[in-house]
Amino acid sequence: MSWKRDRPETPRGYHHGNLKEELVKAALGLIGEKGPNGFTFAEAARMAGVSPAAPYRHFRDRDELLADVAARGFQTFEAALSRAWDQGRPDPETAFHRLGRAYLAFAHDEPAYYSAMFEAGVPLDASPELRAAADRAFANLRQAAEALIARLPQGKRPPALMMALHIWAMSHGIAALFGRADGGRRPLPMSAAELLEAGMLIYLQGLGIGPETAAPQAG
Amino acid sequence: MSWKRDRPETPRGYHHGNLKEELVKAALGLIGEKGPNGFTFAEAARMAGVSPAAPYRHFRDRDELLADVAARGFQTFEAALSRAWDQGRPDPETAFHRLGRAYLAFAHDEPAYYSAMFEAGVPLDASPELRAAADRAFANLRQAAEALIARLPQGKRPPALMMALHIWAMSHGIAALFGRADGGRRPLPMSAAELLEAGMLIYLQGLGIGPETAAPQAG
DNA sequence: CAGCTCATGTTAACAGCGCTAACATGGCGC
DNA sequence: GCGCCATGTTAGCGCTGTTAACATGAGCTG
Repeated sequence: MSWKRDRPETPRGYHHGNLKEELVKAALGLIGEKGPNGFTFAEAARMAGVSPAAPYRHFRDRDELLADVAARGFQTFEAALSRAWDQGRPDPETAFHRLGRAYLAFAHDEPAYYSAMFEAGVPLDASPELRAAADRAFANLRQAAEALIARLPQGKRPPALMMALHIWAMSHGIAALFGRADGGRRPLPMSAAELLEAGMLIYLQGLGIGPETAAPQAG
Repeated sequence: MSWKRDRPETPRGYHHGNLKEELVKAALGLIGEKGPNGFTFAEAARMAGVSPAAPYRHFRDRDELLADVAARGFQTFEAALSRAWDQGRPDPETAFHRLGRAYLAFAHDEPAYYSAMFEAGVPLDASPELRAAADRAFANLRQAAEALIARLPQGKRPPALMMALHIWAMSHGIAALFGRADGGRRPLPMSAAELLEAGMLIYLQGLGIGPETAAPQAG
């Protein structure tokens, strides 16, 4: 039985006891190593020390495991964004920039999660938990947008949803194109974080939020 | 021989004559239908009416076909962007917005190409042609950035590369998150094109390029 | 504690995939 | 007309996802 671990770290009997968790961890590791396509149901089972058919007791198919990983990714993503935003303390601008850095930090530090969430082709409604976690993550961006908009005079307020979408799009665009651990698809003269920071400063300036007479060049 | 077409549209002998082209077309169709992961070397061969091993006479492996599709995608992408930019005529602002619409139009109208280019995980240096085509496509964005920057007074000019990266990031972010033919990952109250247009207007406003501050340009 | 149940594991099997080696065909240059 | 070799085919390897049939034993029930 070549699939058995040669020296089981945690000897077990017929039943594993914690297989679902271990499969998710194995999947996360494999996605991190070889990308969401290289990830294999069979290999995850092998890493967990069970037969190739065992995972089917916990996930309908490979896609459901992927969706589970993505959902967990959105949950920790949401936690990170929420912690960074910290309800806009001490002031919305400071908290907002912290939020942007947290976004990129997540993409950089958790490439496996980010991959499962945005590159594996998992549809957002693969499961209610996934959808809910993604919505909660996005809610942080929207909340930040609202707090910043509140500083504008009544007549000049853009729709908060639109602004949140812009923030998300630029963050995701930078993360996807330049922000991965491998340096991204193209070498850059500046870091992804700096790029996002500068882009967001310009965008906010365009809305009328920000240092009044600041030059567009960000430092 | 079940892989043979029941009624070959173009009857052929032992040799196909145009297999490489037909494989690329088949791959493009399959990627469009089932995404870059669903695409299969064997099925492309089936569609072309040849045996599953025939494609290996034209591509080292599956990844090389994918890279070829991506390279062709970047070539037609570059052509579309170049046509839209049209050397900045009649004026950079007009041409720039045309460029943005062309970007989204490509992502929307050629989902198979866009998928192969940005979602299939093909590394940009998979082939020199790929890298070159991608660079030429990006050069259009950079050229547009430079033309717009030239309208700013000397002291307030951001780096053109940075600006081009911001444009690319926002375009790609919107295309990836909301701009696909299936409506994207999330229903929106506005179209992707409108979202990008608004985002770019705000961004340009932040740089000091906008309706109000447009400097009369002697030309 | 005996016994039953059923969640969770295993084995065996199928079809399909990427890929390779060995062989077949026939278009084209000599 | 002949032979080379690009291009096709066949057969087969090991892998994958997935299912069906069977095995185990943890935990409830009496």
